[in-house]
Amino acid sequence: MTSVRPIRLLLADDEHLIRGALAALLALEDDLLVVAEAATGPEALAMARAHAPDVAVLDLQMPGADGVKVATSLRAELPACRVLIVTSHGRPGHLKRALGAGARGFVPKTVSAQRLAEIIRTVHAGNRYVDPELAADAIAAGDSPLTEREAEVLEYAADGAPVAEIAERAALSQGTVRNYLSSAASKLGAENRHTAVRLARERGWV
Amino acid sequence: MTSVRPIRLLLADDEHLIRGALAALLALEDDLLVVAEAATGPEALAMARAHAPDVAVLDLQMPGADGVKVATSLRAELPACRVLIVTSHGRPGHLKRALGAGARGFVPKTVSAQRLAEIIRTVHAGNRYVDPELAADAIAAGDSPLTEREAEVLEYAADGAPVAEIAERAALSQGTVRNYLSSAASKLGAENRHTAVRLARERGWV
DNA sequence: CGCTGCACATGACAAATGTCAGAAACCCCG
DNA sequence: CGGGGTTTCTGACATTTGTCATGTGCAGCG
Repeated sequence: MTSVRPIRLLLADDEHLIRGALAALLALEDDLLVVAEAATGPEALAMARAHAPDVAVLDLQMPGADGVKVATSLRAELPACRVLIVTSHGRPGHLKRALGAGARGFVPKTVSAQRLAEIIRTVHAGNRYVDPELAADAIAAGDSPLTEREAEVLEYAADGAPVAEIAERAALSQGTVRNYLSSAASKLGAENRHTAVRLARERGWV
Repeated sequence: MTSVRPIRLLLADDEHLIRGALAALLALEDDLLVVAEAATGPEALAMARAHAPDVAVLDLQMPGADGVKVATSLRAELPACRVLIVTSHGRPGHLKRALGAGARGFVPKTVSAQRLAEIIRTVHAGNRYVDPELAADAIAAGDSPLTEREAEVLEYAADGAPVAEIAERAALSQGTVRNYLSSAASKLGAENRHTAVRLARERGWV
């Protein structure tokens, strides 16, 4: 008997083209078997419950719930399922959040399919794998200097909402909100809250 | 002789994983031949010059120069080369710009590889193809209601710069700048200039 | 020509935002 | 326990931003 039980995979990515192509390429590897595909966060969760894959390969950006949220849920529901996050444009902070959510691997889409297959095996074996370049970025960017409240308020401010609305949603006084925004902006070296939001986004801190 | 001259393709996408997977899938089609790949805009241009492909499949978002810019250059240098733009998240305005730049096709990455192959053939035959859903979005979004100056000022405001800086860069008084921002915001139905910038971005008007 | 509509431009005023000094609550460590 | 530091929170003040009334010039039209 040369046949070994293959590694069962769940593939989640909102771009059908990529997902399909990926499935085809990974299928070329003898020891990998794609058992389920999903296009959204909730769908990925449902598929995972139904098929209990060995490894879930999740895109970071998906409609419904992003890869990190899915990873968190999977951690609770299917502890045996290893999570590997794949992303187009890696923001340093996302890496940290992903690892915090129990992801075992984090790679950019710039790797080759061959390499991805190897990484899937690595993760399945119980080891971790983080793309070296992303790791370097994450270390360079460091930890978020923002306090919990600062981050919360920045999040509310993200879509350009006026302070009054932020204050209401965060149950704070307007003055306090302005204060948090101000200190967040100065910590990030931004002139105003809007550039602060942009910077925090880039570093993955919101 | 059953062999027909295949359609020669150039594939340009900054994500190696996707590009490689795509190349593999398209290679399965008898009549398609990937003759060159590129990861950046300039690289795509160089490759096109070197290999003179029949169809160039370009990602919209690439480092260096985006798909539309590449399309413009190709139009001038290699008029025989049909351009097909592929994008992850289609903004209505981009479609218009792409067609204006001479692109013959515009599709989201949510199509299947099979479908993409058909579309490549369609485009190669000299016809145009635009994804119906994106077309509907573009029609719904309509033309930009912004005047030249309004768009210019919004562009400067895009990265959160204060009005004073925008005024200097646009060689206008601060009052005038605020005026344009204000009218642009009201045209877009936004509360303030920052959400206006976001909306204009989403519709591809900046 | 005179009128209308529109893009472009400005400054004055009102509203929203950013900055500051400081107070209460909390945590950590000696 | 007590003191040093940090987070959370507030109001007062200065600055920035948004709104409005208004003016100019230009293109199309009766």
